[in-house]
Amino acid sequence: MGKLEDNKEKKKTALFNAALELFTDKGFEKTTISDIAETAGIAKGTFYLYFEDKYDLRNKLAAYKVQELFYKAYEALEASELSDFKNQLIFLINHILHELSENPFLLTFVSQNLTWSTFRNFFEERISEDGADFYDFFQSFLDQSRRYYRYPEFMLFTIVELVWSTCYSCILFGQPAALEVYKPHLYRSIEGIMQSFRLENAERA
Amino acid sequence: MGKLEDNKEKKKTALFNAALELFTDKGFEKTTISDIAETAGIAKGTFYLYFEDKYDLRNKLAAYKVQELFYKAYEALEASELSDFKNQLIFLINHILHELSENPFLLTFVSQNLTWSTFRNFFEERISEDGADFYDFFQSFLDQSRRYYRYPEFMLFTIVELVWSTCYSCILFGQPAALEVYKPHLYRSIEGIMQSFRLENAERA
Amino acid sequence: MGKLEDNKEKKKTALFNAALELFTDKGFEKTTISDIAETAGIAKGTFYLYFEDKYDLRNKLAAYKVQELFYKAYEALEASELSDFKNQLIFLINHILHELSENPFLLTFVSQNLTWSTFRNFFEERISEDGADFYDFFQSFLDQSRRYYRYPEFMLFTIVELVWSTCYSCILFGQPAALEVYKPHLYRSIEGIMQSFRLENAERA
Amino acid sequence: MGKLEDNKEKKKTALFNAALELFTDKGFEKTTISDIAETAGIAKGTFYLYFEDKYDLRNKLAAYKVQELFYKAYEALEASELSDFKNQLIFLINHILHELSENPFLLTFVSQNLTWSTFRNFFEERISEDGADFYDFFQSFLDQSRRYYRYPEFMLFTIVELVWSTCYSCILFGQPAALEVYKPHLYRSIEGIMQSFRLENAERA
DNA sequence: AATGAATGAGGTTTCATTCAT
DNA sequence: TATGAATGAAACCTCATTCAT
Repeated sequence: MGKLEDNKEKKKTALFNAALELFTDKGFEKTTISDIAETAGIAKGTFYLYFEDKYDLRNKLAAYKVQELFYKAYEALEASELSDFKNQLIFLINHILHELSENPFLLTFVSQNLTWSTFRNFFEERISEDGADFYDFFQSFLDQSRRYYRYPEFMLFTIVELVWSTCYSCILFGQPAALEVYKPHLYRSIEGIMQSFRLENAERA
Repeated sequence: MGKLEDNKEKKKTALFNAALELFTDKGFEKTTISDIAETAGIAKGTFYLYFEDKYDLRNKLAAYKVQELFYKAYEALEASELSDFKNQLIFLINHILHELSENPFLLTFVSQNLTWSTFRNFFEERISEDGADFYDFFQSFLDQSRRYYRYPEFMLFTIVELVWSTCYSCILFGQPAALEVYKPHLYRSIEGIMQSFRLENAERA
Repeated sequence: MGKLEDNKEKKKTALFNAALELFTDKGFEKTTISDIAETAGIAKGTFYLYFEDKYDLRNKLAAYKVQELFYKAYEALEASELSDFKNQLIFLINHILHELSENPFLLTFVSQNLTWSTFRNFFEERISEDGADFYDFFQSFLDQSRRYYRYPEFMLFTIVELVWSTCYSCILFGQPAALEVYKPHLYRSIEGIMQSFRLENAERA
Repeated sequence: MGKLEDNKEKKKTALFNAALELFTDKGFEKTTISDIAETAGIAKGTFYLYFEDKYDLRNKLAAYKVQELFYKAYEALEASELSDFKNQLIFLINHILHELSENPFLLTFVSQNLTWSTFRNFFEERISEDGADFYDFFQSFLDQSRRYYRYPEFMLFTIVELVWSTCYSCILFGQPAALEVYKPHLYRSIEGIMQSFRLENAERA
């Protein structure tokens, strides 16, 4: 563990932070590499020692941030010892909403860079070693749900899209209300959605 | 309105169309005024006779397109003679989804330029003379719903966000499935959401 | 013939002249587009209205200049009414050497951008309409020589390379002597080369 | 000479080789110091321990390579025990052409960096200790020729320029033919040139 | 002696905007 | 009105060189 390695990692983090702030503040396109370098406190040329260009930085940043967001929620869930499927799902959503409302930067940035397919990748591929447990959890999470719900992937898709787009509006613009005000309605809606996917008793195995 | 006026209107429309195509194709920032002018078949300088700059064009285009989208759906609804609230809502959604799946350009463009508040403006303000009936319809639509549902605005917000974000993924990326495949699940989900907002019999006036 | 067209042609010529001067002065690589634009008295961005980049300019300039050089020599030959093959060749060489010694810029520049194959193209393809007569002349020139010389193309190649490389040294560096001093030796050498390619009387058709 | 010295010399040679390859491949200006260092397998900063900059390296490399080329030819000539002037000259040319056709890198590089005056320096100054014999040989070579030829320096200049420029075209581009095909014509041309410089019997001392 | 991260001057290229025609 | 050549600010990116380790 040389001083140098440490220093390099620090610079990369500084660049990530500077970029996240600027991207969410001024938007990706309006942010220049000069801006990022200046904000990170390094020379322009140094930027290119760490990233190929602005797009490279964005991609790495998005991947990193989304993974972090979900991984933290997963860790908290593990600690919570909740077992019921619905409660687990609500717990995860709640945790993520909390994170996002505390860090709207992240929300703006991620929502500009997240599609359902990249999202799904976080659960369906073992991206990094750290994510291994996460992947396993997600699989068993889906398997478990299959006992009670039809088309659990569609259900999840529906819920994720709903949560994401409504919280975006509530957190960033307070529209049509602040998140805390809207939340009860959101959770009731989620339950309504789950209800609509629920297997009839007769259909169960 | 002489030939001249006509000609002017034609050019404006050409610019709108060119811009819509290019914005959705290459993105707003990557589209240059040269691109737009060339695609519209006019000279670069002429652009400035019609719009102040790219941003001006975008704003006017967004307003125009969204209004058009909803107004068409409203007109179709009028012609349909449906009366039940739920059926009317489903009809509107279905109509709009159809339009969007036929014109993904519009979907991409609008979703980059639509927030709940601009959306709501279309219904709560009398923007243009043409929209007058539309506004009246929307008010009575909401009033009518108040008899059966709690917080009808939250309900509408929830449904609109859900429809918009899921159709975006299905139409543009076919993820997690094509729109036609996902639609039944979407409609069931909407019914689930409406159910969750439904007034108990005892609560009714 | 609009003023505009005229003006455009003037600018292109100004750019050609500026580039020729700078390329031969500082070398191609060390010449920047800023240099060229400044010397030509136009704005940097204007450069890109006329050429794609520095390389595009160089190629067009080289083609243009070489063609001009040979075409002028050919025109002078036509006016001279010389008929003997050897005298015609010497006349052409003399004319070109004269041009080059008056314009060493051109010599430096062209010698960095001329290969035998590009050179030969000037004679073997009808590049432009102007060059048509030139092409015809060259063919009959070669045909005529076939009566007296073996492998006339090799002979020409040998002579051209010799003339070019020696005049380069003499004109630009005065090494090993000024062109005027070396010329007699050059011409004697050319005669020696032609002698070595000459068909024996017995070999003639 | 300790191990250290050896090591230093090795690195210098590695840099020379890397530079030669890259200069001839991508051209001098387009080759960066990073390229050279990387190809040579050393760190960028280390470059500056051996050369002042790219230009310094090029000059030293050119001097070194040309000297080597001629010195090898000279050594072979010594071993050959040829005595006639013309045969010696042809032998030298043949030897050098052979080297160059086996190593076109060298040809490209040298021809971009060789003028008649630097060339002549190799013969008219005692550059290094190794070259002493070479210098003596060249002087006696010229002296010897004076008995049969007028202006032997011009003759040599003429021949050298011819050989160099034609072999450049033949070896690198196979234009107008491969070297082996063109060679007989080249040698006949050289004899023609020598003939044109030959003293008449009456002129001899 | 060797390294390679850091620098920043300086190059290339793009494009919104102006303005003479 | 309509044009499109001209502009130049401002973006991107490279690379010779330095210097702390």
